[in-house]
Amino acid sequence: MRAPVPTQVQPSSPLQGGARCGDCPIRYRAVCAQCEGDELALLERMKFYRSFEAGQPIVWEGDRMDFVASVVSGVATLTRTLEDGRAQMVGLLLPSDFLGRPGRDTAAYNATAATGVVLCCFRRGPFDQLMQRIPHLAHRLLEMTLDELDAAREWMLLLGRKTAREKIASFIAIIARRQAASQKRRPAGRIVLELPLTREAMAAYLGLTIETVSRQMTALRRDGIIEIVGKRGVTLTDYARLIAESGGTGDDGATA
Amino acid sequence: MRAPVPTQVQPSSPLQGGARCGDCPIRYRAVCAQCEGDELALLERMKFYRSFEAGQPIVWEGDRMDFVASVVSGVATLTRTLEDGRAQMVGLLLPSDFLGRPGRDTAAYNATAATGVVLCCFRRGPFDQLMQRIPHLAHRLLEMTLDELDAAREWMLLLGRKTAREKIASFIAIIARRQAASQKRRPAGRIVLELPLTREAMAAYLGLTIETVSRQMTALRRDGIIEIVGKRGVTLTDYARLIAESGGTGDDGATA
DNA sequence: CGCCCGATTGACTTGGATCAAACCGAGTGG
DNA sequence: CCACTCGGTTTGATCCAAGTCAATCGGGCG
Repeated sequence: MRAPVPTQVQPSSPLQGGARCGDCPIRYRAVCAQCEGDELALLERMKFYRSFEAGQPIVWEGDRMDFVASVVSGVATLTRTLEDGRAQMVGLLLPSDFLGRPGRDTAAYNATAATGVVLCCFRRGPFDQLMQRIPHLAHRLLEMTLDELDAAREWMLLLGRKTAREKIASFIAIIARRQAASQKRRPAGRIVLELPLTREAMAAYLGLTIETVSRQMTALRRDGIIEIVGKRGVTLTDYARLIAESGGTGDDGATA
Repeated sequence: MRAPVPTQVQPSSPLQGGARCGDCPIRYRAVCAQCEGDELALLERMKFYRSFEAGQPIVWEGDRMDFVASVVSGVATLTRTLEDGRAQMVGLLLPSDFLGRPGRDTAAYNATAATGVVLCCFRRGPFDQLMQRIPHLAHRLLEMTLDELDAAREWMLLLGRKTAREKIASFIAIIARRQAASQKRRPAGRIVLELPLTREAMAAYLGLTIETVSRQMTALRRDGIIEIVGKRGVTLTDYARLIAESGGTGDDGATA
């Protein structure tokens, strides 16, 4: 995994119809995971893809939102903003995560592509109807929402009680854990990874300023916990040492 | 609403069978809201009540949890703790809110009764089966979970970006809004209310220390935004002024 | 080459934490 | 009836982690 984050600079255009669901990389993790046969066929017929380049907005808080979607590849962020501009990230959407709320027609958050992003979209009205007709869909979405709620609560613990250093360590640990999971390994020892967020986005995620993020990154480097490669590259000298700096309770916390 | 918080010192015992669901105060807001006739009868047959006095633990993180429940009356809190003891509240359960996760047999959080609490409980196994059989149940739970997720995200914004004064003002505003809602009014002008949490619990909720909570309460009093009555009593001189101190974006945020 | 944007570093300020005393009201028992 | 205790709360003095303001760096690109 040394390749740079796939910055998917696709021509933000059709790709329509695209691949068969059977070949989809998130086939068994997304909202459609439990659907088979007819059910999957229904979804397959109505799905359409949309791509976004890194940095592009996906939807803006308050905008009408006539679709829901699964993240196929890339990373998107959800942020909430106070009138005076203070912004807090409230969701980090990774491949297979779900964007949008069935039954709600207005976006509650700003969604932005942090890297290149490909979404598998469904028009909201028809999707809402499918939710009624296909219990598998509703069940899977419930499961995913409960997972996100758990992750959000883990995140609240981080925001409310961890120090800046612990926050940074926790964040890097989350990325490391997720990367390991996507390769069906368990994280350990020396790990090379690529952060999917800029310093600014990290600050928004962690409830810090960009300067503090930067300082703590260098502090962790000075202390030999990590090595910093370019803007996005980080190498852990030892996963366990990083965890020791994270303040604990990092059971998962990957999603939401 | 001047009466002290109903401290429901019930003999933490049976109450078994109790009232008919038809008379239940949370009949149309809890997880059972959309159930009628046969479905409701099934639930009615298997439900049982449990009561807890203020301060009592309900379940502890890691404990086996063989039931799920709706809060009938009172207020319960969910907290998450770091090894070294730092604690953050991650959920505030009000009447009609749901406790426990279908399909999970171990508590993920410490749940504590903040006031006297009455729970309407279901054994987890049978409830899980009902979830499969009664789509209304699953749909309602999904809806409630999505609401909690929204509330959790609002809370993350508070934890990550608001000042101590804004946090306190936001918290009081949430309580005021909820109280108004329970009386089907919209909050405005002068409002008398009773906080359902101690200073310590407020601090845990807001990611502050008890001293800072106390100081900011007195500061708001000095500035004429609130009056403080006893340990738990607060009177807003003007709801709008309080909101102006809260840093905004307080659309709801009541639950979770 | 020079610009631009994200990241880093430094100097200084400050909001909230920490440590340490009181305070206050509701029991409780002499 | 009053002294004592006890839990929750308030207040004060001091400290320090993180924020703010400002300058600089460094790589990619026109």
